[in-house]
Amino acid sequence: MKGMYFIDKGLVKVHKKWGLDKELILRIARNGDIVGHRGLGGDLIYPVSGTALEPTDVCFVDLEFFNSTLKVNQELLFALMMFFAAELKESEKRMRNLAHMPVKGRIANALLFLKNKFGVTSDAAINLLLSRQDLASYTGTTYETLFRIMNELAEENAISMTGKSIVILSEDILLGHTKDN
Amino acid sequence: MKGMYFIDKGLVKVHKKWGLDKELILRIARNGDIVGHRGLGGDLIYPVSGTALEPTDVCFVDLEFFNSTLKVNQELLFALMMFFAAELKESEKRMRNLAHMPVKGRIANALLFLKNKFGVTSDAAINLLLSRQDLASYTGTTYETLFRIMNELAEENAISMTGKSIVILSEDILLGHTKDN
DNA sequence: CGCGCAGTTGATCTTCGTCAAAATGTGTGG
DNA sequence: CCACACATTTTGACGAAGATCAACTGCGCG
Repeated sequence: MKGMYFIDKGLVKVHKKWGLDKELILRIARNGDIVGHRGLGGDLIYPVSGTALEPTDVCFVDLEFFNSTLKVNQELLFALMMFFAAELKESEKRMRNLAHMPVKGRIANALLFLKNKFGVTSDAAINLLLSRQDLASYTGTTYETLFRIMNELAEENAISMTGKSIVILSEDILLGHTKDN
Repeated sequence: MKGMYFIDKGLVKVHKKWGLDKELILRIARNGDIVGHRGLGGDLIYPVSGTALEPTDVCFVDLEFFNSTLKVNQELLFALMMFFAAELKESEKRMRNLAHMPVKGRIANALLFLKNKFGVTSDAAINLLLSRQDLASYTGTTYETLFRIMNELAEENAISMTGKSIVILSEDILLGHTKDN
């Protein structure tokens, strides 16, 4: 059955495997976002996986129903268009980062982005539901490399780590790593 | 003035610089496509450059006008939504390739993609308007590396090169390089 | 106490980027 | 038509970033 999922509550990572042990997290979707919209395109299916990072409620929407709803709901259609446009922008940013930015920069970038988008608490703690493995997958690197870089960042007093939690101490230092030339 | 460009005729590469001498070609747009739509998002501007690869006619559309047109033109809005969805899908594919696929695979991929999308002639020749430098930028590698890989591909009889033109001899061999695991 | 597993560190190896030189092409003026 | 300057393409050597592999640590848990 073709269709897509609206996320009602929760957090879902959308990822795509490569080979046996490599994956890239394409994006992290939360409530209000859409997952599985690729069925829209119509042409070849491009399978991606979605994994809930916390107890999550999703709502499956049949493609037929979706399309007919769009026809009468201008608002929804517009919102959807904007959603895709924003996702595309974000995706293109990350594409360039993957192409030319060194790992350290990509990690710094990711921390800032995740903090900004998902940091619920007022302090700088990123109470991510992402594991270290997920962080590595998100930045397109390996588990081991992620550690080393995180340690470097900790030594620079850009972040601090106690157990699972990561706290950003200095956004400026992180930003410094994301600068080009 | 805010707005965007519709490409009426021609070919435009959309690229983004990194540092002094690095760039990534985000996508290649042709007639019917839209360039500069990032103004839509509303939030921070993310500047990208567009360069015409051949004599190109574009049509500037004021954002105000565009928005008001969308309100009354359901068809256009829907088409736009689909356009973004398709671009996003493509972008996410390339993102994963950049993250995990070796250069050779990315180049093979790019050749197949470009042939498929822009190969006008019936034979396998890709009469690209892209220079070698552009190809390198598109695959996120350097000029020199691109050469070496292209030579390897030629030695494998996957492609042949005479002067500027590139001919795909075997899609299968190219496909082989794009396989994971 | 021993087993297993995530976290951590160390050592090596590969890929690819970088820099520089050589080869080849291209234009220009005599 | 040739000689020279200059740009582009091609090849070579080297080095750095990061992946890979393997060992070691702590730590929970039966």
